[in-house]
Amino acid sequence: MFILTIKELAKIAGLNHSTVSRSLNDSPLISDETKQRVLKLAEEYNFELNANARGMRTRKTGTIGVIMQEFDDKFRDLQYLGSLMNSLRYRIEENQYDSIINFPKNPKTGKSNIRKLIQQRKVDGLLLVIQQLDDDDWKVLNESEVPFVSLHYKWPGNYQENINYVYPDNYRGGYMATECLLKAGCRKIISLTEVYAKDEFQERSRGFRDALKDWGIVQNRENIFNVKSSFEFGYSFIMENRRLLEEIDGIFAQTDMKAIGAIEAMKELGIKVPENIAVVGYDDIDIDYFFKPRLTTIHQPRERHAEIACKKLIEMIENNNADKLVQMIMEPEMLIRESCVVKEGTE
Amino acid sequence: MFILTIKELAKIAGLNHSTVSRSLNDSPLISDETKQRVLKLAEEYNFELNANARGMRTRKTGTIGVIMQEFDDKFRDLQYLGSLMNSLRYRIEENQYDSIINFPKNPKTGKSNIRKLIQQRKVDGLLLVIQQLDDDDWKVLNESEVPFVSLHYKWPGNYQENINYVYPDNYRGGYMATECLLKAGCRKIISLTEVYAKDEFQERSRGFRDALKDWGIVQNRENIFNVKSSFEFGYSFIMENRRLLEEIDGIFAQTDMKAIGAIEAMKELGIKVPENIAVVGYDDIDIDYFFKPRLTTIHQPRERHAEIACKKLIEMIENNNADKLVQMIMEPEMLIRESCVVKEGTE
DNA sequence: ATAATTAATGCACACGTTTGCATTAATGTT
DNA sequence: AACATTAATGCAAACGTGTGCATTAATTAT
Repeated sequence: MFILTIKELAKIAGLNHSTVSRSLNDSPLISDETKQRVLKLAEEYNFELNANARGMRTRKTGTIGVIMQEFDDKFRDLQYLGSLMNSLRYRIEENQYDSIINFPKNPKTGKSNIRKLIQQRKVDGLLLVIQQLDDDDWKVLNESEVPFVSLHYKWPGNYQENINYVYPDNYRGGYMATECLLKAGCRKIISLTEVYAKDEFQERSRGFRDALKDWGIVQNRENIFNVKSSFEFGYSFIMENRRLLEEIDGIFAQTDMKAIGAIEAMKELGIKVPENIAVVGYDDIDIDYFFKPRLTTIHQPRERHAEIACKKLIEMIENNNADKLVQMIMEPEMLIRESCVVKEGTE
Repeated sequence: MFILTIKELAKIAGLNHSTVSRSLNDSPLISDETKQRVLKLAEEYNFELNANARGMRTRKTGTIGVIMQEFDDKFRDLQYLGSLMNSLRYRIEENQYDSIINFPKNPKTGKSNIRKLIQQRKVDGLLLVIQQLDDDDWKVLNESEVPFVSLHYKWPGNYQENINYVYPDNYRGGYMATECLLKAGCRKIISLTEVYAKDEFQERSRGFRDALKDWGIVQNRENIFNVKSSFEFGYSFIMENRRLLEEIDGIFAQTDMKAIGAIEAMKELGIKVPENIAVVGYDDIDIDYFFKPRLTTIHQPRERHAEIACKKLIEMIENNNADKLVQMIMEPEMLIRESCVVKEGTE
């Protein structure tokens, strides 16, 4: 297939290529008549501008970079990040951009993709769906002109002052989940966190602790346990801590996968959920219709999350409201189903 | 951040920019000494070439386009397409390319992204993870020089002659699944397909029919039912066809989601799986550890699928083995778990 | 010692756009 | 009718690379 250039299209139209360029970009300098003629011709020949040439001249690429980690925990990441990515792609394309989706670091060389995309001028802006940001990347982001929005966390340090972010409130979610257990009548509650991993779990734990404190619950022994986020670890935690089960009446699992792992183990041990021990998960993975008891959990509003972040980024790229910071922490939603049921009159 | 150009780097090095360019591209014209000096300087300044300028001159963008449909069925698509996408991204970055991941058509304008990416020269090659290809796209692909590999299907018509494809063998999977039921002793088997949707289900049905034929099983009544692919439809099919259940002893559900929906319904009706009715799914979604009975199903080799397709595409882009077609239909794997157990001595 | 060959580097153009400026055509003003 | 103004278009330069060709420096051959 022969791909037309703007000069060739101009020759066909009997015009100078600059007139064609201006027509395609809807310049007020061009008369409506020729503009229409050019547009019709472009349509007829399926003409598309060369993105590289365009990008070199205008410094705009028409593509947005999405930095997103690998899906490592098969199930949870696929569910959460996968559907978030889906929404992001939709919003990006809807606004006539393409999406370059990269890992934070090249898996082979370990080099930063953020730096690379910015310096090679391959993107107009960045959506960052990452847990951590090292100093070098932070420096690059800060010193470059490329706009970005963080979707996953307010990074540690003094970073967050001037950056745009939209992310779900894990503290609030942790608080709500714990309060749900409390309202269900539980008083001896533990939580399963993941200490050395992601900040979001620390926030969930903080919400857990504050809810207990606000309700005046004092527990002498340790009530937060370090359990990795997967079905298997949730399952084996229960199996390996049977004695503990006699002392508790509620579990905030911090992850749906851990929650259902724990529930399966308790089923095998003859412990009834929620009668003996109530369980609250987190994430709202898509198993509601077939996992029994149906999981009481926290839902994170992914579509809106994606929508707000994209909208802001594109505003920045196109220089509207460039001054106004978006710093939004999204309220999660408590979904009460079967594994923890709030008693009447506890509100 | 000030982004260096090659000319500025050349000035720092006290060289002409063409010498720097040749050094970075490891040209034999340049002495090892200056080459080393330039590389060191580039490293020191974190220098990266402008991708647009480079692309304009060389016609190479360093990005691969992945055309992938939206994740519409939440669970199954997220599982299957999500993990496939993950593997593709990994392979692409491993080879120092970036990935533009687009829908087949722009969700707003309906325009073809295949045509757009090719004509705007935004990609060096395309990986097509799509069910259908309309004539316009086919024409564009065929007439353009941009290499591509199909990962999802051998498209209908006379297309497939000269194109590269790697995809899982749905016919064989359907055959294997059916044979598994037969070996388990089932003789009155039905299958749940999705008629008006994707070709892959037609292939699974074809495998189903052929297996029955090869085993000499004759069934007078209709044995293939049109059931959409989701838990809910699997569930309601069983609930609405209770009379049918007395006449059958095996179900090839063609989708794990349909399979578990059907099994849940049968559980409620007091029908034992696999004792009364054995069930075989398809896809191997990641629920093995918590759905009971553990699902006997067909696994599709996603990592290898991604690896082979990427490898071939990059070979084509970089002009190695450009002549050799890759036309591979990947053998699926039968996973025998609990919902259908093969009896001894049936091999 | 000079010419011929080879190795290394510099010069200048091209890739396909956009855009400031110059030019031409059309219209309005005196 | 001559001039000033406005509208529409054309011309040419620039964006940052890569590369053919010319040039210079270094080496070898005579």
